Amino acid sequence: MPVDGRVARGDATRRVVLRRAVDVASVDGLEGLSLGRLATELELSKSGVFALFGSKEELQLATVEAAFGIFEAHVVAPARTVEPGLPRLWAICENWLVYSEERVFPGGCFFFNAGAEFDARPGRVHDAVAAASGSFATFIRETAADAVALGHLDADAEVLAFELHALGRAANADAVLNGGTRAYALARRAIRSRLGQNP
Amino acid sequence: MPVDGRVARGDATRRVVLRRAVDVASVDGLEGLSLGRLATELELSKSGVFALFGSKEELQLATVEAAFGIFEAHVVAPARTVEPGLPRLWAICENWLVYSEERVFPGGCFFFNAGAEFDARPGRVHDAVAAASGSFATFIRETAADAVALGHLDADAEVLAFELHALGRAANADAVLNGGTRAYALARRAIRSRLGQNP
DNA sequence: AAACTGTACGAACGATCGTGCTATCTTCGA
DNA sequence: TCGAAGATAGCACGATCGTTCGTACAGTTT
Repeated sequence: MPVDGRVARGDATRRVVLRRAVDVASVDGLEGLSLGRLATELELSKSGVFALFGSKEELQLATVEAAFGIFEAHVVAPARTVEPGLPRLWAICENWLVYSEERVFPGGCFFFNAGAEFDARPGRVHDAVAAASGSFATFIRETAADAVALGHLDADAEVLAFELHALGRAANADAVLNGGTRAYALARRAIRSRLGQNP
Repeated sequence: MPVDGRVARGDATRRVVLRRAVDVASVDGLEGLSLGRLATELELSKSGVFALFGSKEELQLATVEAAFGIFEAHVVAPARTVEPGLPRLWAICENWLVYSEERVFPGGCFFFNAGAEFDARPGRVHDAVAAASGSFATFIRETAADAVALGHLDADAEVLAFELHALGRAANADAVLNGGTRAYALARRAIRSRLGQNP
């Protein structure tokens, strides 16, 4: 299947723009994204960047999608290679904490920020963020349910999944806001007391 | 001590502006605040609102302070009237959940949003948000330490405080983002399993 | 009554925003 | 080789942003 060189060129710059966009948005928010700023920083024309996406909202949606791909590559995909149940649950938690701790996005977890930014606003961006966030919540919940069904744990799977997700997000929030790594240590201790000493 | 009628008038409009500002900011963020929008909605002149605060950053700082007052009045102050230790810890959690659930701020917990917005940006607004958030975290931690010291609970107080704070914030995040009240029910179940069946 | 202070307004500023139009250049398909 | 299609650039637009300035009015102080 031969590729169209023109489209390939467009896709390449689109990736360049989005790579920068996810970093900017993780710090300054999806609303803090601006065509002009992206264009200046990447030495492109504002109208060129605009034409690539068609509108600011489309740029925001593409940014959410790109961030979701990065998130899944760092957290979800590696966890899926681990055996189901408790081991996978451990992998999810640890991958998530490392993903936050290593600042895969410079502003911490992208979806934590985007969720807080768009939680109370209607629109397509809200829906995209909620879908991405919900997809991860479902992944934790199903893995927790597996762990219980397999007899690895004795707990309410839904509550357990909620707790684990909560601990990760709180660690991210505290660590990014206040600096330091103490919040991650606290989260790991709490997770250990939920899942047992396995790691 | 006699009051200056001019200053009183200024303080009155300042309160009117701030009351609106905290609501706007809880939905659209502190950066989403705009002098012009506030002025239009309140039927004031943009330059008049500007003069009341001196700069946009001062308006943001005043908004954080105003929101902190509302937060303390709803969550912290009532909990301080409850006997120290476990009862007070219960009161903190329940007050916080009700504060979020009742949408004291239309966008959910003000400091959850402001914290996510300014966590990775330096400056005075970041510091103010971090201080407010930290003050509440300290309150939970000290209350948890009391509960342990009084023999009400057997736990690591710091980890327990982190967990409780995490559960509340996660409930707020999920409920505002996705709607519904299921997240609050999950948080309450998790809190109950941390603190015991008491209330 | 005069001098001063603080609130509030209206108009204007430079900057930036998102979004159009138009032209140029590269690449593809006939 | 020629015309269509896509990427990119240049320029201009209306709107909005935060901010400044000059002024009018209300209230305090002397």
